[in-house]
Amino acid sequence: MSPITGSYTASVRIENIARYDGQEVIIQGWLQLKTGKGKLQFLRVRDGSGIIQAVVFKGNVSAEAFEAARRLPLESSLIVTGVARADQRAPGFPGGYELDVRDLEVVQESAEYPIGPKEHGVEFLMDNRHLWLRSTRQWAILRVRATIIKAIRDWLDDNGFTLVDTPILTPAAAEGTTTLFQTDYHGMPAFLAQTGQLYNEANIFAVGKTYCFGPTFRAEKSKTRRHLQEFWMVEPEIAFCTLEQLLEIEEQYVSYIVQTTLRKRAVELAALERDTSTLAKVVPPFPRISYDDAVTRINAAAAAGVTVPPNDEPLPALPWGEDFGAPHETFVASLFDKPVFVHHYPSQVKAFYMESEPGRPEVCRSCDLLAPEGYGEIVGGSERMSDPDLLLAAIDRHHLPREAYAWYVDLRRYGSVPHSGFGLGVERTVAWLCGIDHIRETVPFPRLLNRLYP
RNA sequence: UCCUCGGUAGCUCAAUUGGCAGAGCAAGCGGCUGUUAACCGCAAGGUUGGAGGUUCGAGUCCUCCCCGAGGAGCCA
Repeated sequence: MSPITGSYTASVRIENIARYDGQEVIIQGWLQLKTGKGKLQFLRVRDGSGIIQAVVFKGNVSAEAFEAARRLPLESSLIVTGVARADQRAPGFPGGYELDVRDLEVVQESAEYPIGPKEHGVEFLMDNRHLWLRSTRQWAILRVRATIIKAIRDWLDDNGFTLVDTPILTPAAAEGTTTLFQTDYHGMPAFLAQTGQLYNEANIFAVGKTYCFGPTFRAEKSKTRRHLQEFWMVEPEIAFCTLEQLLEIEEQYVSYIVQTTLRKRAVELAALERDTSTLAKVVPPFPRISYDDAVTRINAAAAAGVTVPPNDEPLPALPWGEDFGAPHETFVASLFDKPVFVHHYPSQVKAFYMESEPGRPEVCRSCDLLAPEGYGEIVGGSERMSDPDLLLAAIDRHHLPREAYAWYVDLRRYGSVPHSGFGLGVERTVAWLCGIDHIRETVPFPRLLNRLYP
């Protein structure tokens, strides 16, 4: 142990409290909640790793310490010394233990804390997002998010993928479909990246299997529980990979992320009251259904008057060739108890660079992965066009400027290979695994249509 | 951009047909040795989002504006 760590190491992390049963420990943290009964005060203390109840009995501590415990405002910072002991009545996470307090030092007495132990409205909580993060639910989500991100990186790093970063400032619309945030680049227009995929396609020719992972930006005027203006996405890209091979990679990948999170964040998922039984089923293989078959089943169900959550509205019919709406995604996902692959979408609803299916030019070698329980599309992927002439024709067909894509077409002239890739949205994955209904809680400081503060 | 709903105490909400603007929680004071968003008592807390209009009288009705929420489109 380093000699300069000093008193820092003297404190115990609440998540490890079970190791110290019967011992005197020091906890450094904040007062999350308080209740009391005369000479007995119950302080719920959190330290970032967990939440524990500290019990202060007047007869066990100095008069000053007891008065502090009795009067201390919520969110005051404090250092508590006490004996860890098992108690079934003790609330908290991981729970099962409480602290029999012997001393209490106030680091700072908090000002009146705006967020109380009661219901609050969305606007108020979002205005106080910098404080809301301290609440149990938000804390648990942050911990799950961090674990999901680590799993996202670990699996790729351990399976031959090389991280190659892609630019955030880009010269033109990468896919030419969605609205981009524009900024000034020394007098030239520049745009915040909406994907790193095109650059990934260059990078696979250097490293074979690559991924980029970072924030991405969409300036669409979307106000729904599934959309952010700024969100994080991991985009793997693989050389010598067909659509069929891609799906096998995706189901291995997603299963690893889910199972790792279940194993490492059981306490946090319990704090979120997440029913993990459906998540436990997320293991390969995932069911596969073609767009054609999905449309058939949607229209049969629509004709039969099937309704879909969350509002139990009738499932609308879907003419072949149109993209799924939210109710269609929910319905198709509800047919299975695992994530489901929907493959071979109509080319007209997908990006220009997707490879056509041989013999069926109207559909492309694409695939979306729909999460169960109505969480919708969390992965979108495809096999990419590998022929330079067909790619140029697609660029023209979509009225995209050839000059901007010259380098991209170039990739198909020097040792072109079949290749595929996908993008996985971090926030939608977090929402799914945490079982929360709005994406704004899956990122510490969400960027929403009408919110840039805090 | 369009559709729907909303804005009253620090917070969550109520206020009958247009007739004295009220509760709970938080904050303050007092009490309580097993509380889980404790409980009991006392006291305090208001430019009803903004502007204009109708009326003897507007939180309530009308017009415009601002802000927020949910959804559609689009997407991860």
